Amino acid sequence: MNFPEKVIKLVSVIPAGRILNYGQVAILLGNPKAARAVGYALAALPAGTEVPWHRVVGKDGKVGKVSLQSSKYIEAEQQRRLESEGIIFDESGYFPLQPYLWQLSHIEVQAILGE
DNA sequence: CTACTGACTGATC
DNA sequence: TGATCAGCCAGTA
Repeated sequence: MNFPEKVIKLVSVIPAGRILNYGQVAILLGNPKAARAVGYALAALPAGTEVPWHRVVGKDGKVGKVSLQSSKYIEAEQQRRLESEGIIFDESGYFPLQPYLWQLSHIEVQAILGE
């Protein structure tokens, strides 16, 4: 299974109100250093996708931290969607990652990916 | 195969 | 606290 497919599959099953950061997704997929690749996979998603990509954020609970050349509107849109799921941002655009972080084992991930 | 790029991170300054 | 630099991986030319 291609890396992007794994990313999409995992992100697709993130419960509402739950969050995962890029690094975490990379770890769950077996490549702790592949955070950038995760971002690349999400960037390839079509505009009207059903995948809850907004539930994947930067490591400190910050959206649209770096990069974001082609998708300057994503930051505001992502934050808006997260707030609609009950996540509260502070004035700086951050939110506590821990309380929302989706805890799941590598075994569960394998089950999700069907491996 | 090499070079460049990017929804990332962590260390440094 | 905030800006920079340097490694990371996968995809594309």
